[in-house]
Amino acid sequence: MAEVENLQKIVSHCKEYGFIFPSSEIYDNLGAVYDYGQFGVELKNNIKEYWWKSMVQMHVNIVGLDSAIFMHPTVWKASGHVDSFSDPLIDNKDSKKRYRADVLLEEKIDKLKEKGEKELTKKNLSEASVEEKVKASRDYAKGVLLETEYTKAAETADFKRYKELIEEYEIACEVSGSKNWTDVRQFNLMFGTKLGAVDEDSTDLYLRPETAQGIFVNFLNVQKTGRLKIPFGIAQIGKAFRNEIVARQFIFRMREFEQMEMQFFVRPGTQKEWFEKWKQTRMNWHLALGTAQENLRFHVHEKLAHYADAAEDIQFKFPIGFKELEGIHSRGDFDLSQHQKFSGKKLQYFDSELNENYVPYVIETSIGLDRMFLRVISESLKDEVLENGETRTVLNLPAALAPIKVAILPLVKKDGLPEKAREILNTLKFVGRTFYEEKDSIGKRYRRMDALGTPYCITVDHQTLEDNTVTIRERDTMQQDRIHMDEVAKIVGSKIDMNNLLRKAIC
RNA sequence: GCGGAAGUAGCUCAGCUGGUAGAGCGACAGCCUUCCAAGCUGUAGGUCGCGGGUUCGAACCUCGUCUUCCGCUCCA
Repeated sequence: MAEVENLQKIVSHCKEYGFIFPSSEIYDNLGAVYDYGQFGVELKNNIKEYWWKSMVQMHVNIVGLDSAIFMHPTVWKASGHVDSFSDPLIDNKDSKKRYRADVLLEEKIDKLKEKGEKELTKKNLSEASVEEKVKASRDYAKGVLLETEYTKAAETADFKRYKELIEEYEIACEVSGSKNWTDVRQFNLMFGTKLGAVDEDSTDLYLRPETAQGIFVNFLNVQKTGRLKIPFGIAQIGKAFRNEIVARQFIFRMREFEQMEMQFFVRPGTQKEWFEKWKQTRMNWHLALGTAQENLRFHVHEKLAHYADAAEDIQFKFPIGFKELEGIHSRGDFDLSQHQKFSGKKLQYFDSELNENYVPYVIETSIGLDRMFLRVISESLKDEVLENGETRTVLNLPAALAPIKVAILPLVKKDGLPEKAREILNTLKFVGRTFYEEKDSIGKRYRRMDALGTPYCITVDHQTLEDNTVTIRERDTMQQDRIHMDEVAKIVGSKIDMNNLLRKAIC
């Protein structure tokens, strides 16, 4: 069994079989944006259902939410996105290396000061006041001057001045040694838009770069109206937007993407054990799909984000290598505290056991739905060599996730077989998404269904007209059985039941 | 954003030193009536990514632009 490892094959398969199309394709595509086709949307919805049921339905203390994409602009100041989600970048024209202009300047300041300090130590002035140091060391003086200038420029985000400073202080590229720089450009990773009809009166808004903040700002609404007691969680599935400088690798990194996030609120001090618990719970969820353990791993963040006190990723072995699929973060009380500060509203929980008020700590599980989709496709798509030497392309999706659950195929399109097949089809509509096809040879239709990941095909032949039995053909084994048509719903129904996955995930 | 490569039918691609496009598969209709991509007949589908330039004439040469892939960069 040869695994299809090439991402390109996955892209082609997704397009050819109606899973994913490039956005606005007839206009030459919109970069890094993709549309889900007729079968893609079914698979995606099934993944959502699997997540939602395992998180919300299976946990009495977790509730759902669907917050708006637009949020008050101050939300993003409080969350830290306005400040840390935009970088002033500068390129060296000779080496083509890109640097963060602020980092270059800060490093220069440190270098100058360090050099100065060495000189001062020789002169026994290391304990002297700044003023004396400035007088005694030229390098130190330059460092202090640059620091002052840089701080001033940073306050007004004056990027022109950044470049001037880089030139004045002769900062060179580490690689090329050249001082041939482009202008400083600001890359804001948040998409901006306007609210209001008239430009002058309009408010600047951002499209949310993550769904989490919608949960945090609704923390009290949900907690109070749901009369929820800590520990409890709020889960949400929704779109998020990031203006990635380089967005590539198919649906792995898109500008518009969908997240499935859950924020779990806990008593401060208990975050470590909840972090561990959610790590395991989430890993089980992934393993329940039948993925080999060696294709999944935890990855510890070396550099923690500004809010986190612990962070690990669940990585999956994509065709492009081990990459982040889901993040599990211990966010402390950072978000709620920030919103408390910026909104002036108390975002606290009264713990009747401890008889005290506190800002809860948060454990976040955040998974990219599109990445999950890519993962499911990439581990399911196979070029299988059959006993007779032929190959077939098969998408052996977990049955509960398959876009089409069962196909009804009359062996030939005459002698009343189509009519009989449609009659059976109508009864199966209540079981799951069905598919009907009477064109082409039966073998060809089986293969087509294999490529779509349909777990069962039901074939209606002449014998069906006599005794109401049909052939049921299973996707993975290609095994065929003759059963009574009334049994089909039961057999298919039990195989495609989402509970099969949920039972494995919750253990 | 930089460097490299590529863009021709739904897909995979061919198209020579410039003479306005082909194959295989696929799709659609019909015949055959058939349990693992069978066969036969017919049909549709391309201003060769887009826009300039050179030329009597451009899919081919040239410039620009867009998109995709690889590498760098970036990555809460």
